[in-house]
Amino acid sequence: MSIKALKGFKDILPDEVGLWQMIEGKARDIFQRYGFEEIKVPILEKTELFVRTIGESTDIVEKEMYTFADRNGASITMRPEGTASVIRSYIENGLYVRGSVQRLYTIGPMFRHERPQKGRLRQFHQMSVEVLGSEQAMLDAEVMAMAWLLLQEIGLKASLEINSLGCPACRPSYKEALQSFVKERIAYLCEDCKRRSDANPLRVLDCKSDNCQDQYTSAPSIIEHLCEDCSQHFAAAKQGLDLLGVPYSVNPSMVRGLDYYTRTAFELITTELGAQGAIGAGGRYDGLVKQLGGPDVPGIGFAMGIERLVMLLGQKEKRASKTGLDLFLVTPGEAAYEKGFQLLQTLRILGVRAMTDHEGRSMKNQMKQANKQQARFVLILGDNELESRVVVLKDMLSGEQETVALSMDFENWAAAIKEKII
RNA sequence: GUGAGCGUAGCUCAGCUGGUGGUAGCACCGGGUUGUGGCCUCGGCGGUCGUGGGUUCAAGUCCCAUCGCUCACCCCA
Repeated sequence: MSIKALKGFKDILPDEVGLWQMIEGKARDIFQRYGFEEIKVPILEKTELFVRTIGESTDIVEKEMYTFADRNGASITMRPEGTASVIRSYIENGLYVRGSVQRLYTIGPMFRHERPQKGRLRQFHQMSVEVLGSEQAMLDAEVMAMAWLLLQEIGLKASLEINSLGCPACRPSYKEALQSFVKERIAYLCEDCKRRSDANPLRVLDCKSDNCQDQYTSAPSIIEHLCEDCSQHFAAAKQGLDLLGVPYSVNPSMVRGLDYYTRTAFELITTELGAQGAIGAGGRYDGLVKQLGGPDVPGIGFAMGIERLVMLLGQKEKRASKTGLDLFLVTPGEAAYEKGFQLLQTLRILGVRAMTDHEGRSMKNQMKQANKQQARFVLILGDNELESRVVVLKDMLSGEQETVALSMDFENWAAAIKEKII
């Protein structure tokens, strides 16, 4: 074996690209229905951007970022997620104007240096959606409903789990309450939870150990510790989902891996992907823009993992239906080949998807290629046809073929052929 | 970072307790059809058995190392 792709980096081969295009096309369609505009942001950013937004003590920043010095010695990082860059751009380009609400989405690759496994790669792709400038709970519901609709229209089933993570006013007191609860029974907990109880106490709640979960059944719930404002906000968000008929369940132990989340947090979960069940996740991040030096503007967003969507869909339909050619030109004979080469260009200029064989293969072989390319029609132009100024047009579905006069006025002739086949 | 499983043809895989690498399937090329695809049929191409050591008369098979892949933990999309 010669050079292979990096660990955790995958080629997306032509057979699979159809699914990708379907998913991205559907996403763009739906995002636009909700008034979102696309923004394209760089893949490399200053390392500091991610450290300040995602949080210094998160796993992503501590051990998963592709960070290196560029030729001038500046520390730069390949983005591990999309929100930070979008917000940076929002601030840098002054996309905020008084009273405006920006709806933005971006689609592209993200990079995290983790051990790859099913549904987890080092380069993966996300659709990242952000709304900046509103803290209305109805917006939370609208954003979740949009994510929900996207999955529906793609043809996937997932459950929506929501929670509220509180705000700087109420989260600290909950954290304390939880921490003291955990400390009381620390002797009964797994090693991971012992560690987490200091580093990130909220995380103990989604521990996978049954034993730990038994201990946590009576743990304090964040929802009961929300301040008045957060509590009302959460209630309103749920009401919004009810109004839109989007099913959900409240999961009080759901936590997010990034530090910047506040209030509404949500995940779209499937059980069909092995250990990596989250196909989309997001939430509100009200303090983030200000923290990055922008105005005090609230925000909410989510990201969906395209590879995970592709995997789920791929299980259903092995390969997306390939877009075949309109026409394949078969040219037995050299003189015919040259003339055909010209005709082909004329047809393509008129918008016909057409191909031919340049290898001088047998007619039978060329027919096989036409079939493999799923060409709807085959145009046969051999030396015989050339001599009698005709071409043979064969319908590959019915197998029927007709002889058509070949005019030397290529443009009119090609237009006539196009009429017949499209 | 931790643990487990697996590396045989381009792909998917047989290969038993060590005894000559499979008429295997798919794909590819050609014939059956002197210029007509799909289906069928016949033939062909294709392999340092991941790599390096070791045990043995003999290693794809057993042992060790190494590299790679996969899955799981952690964490996450």
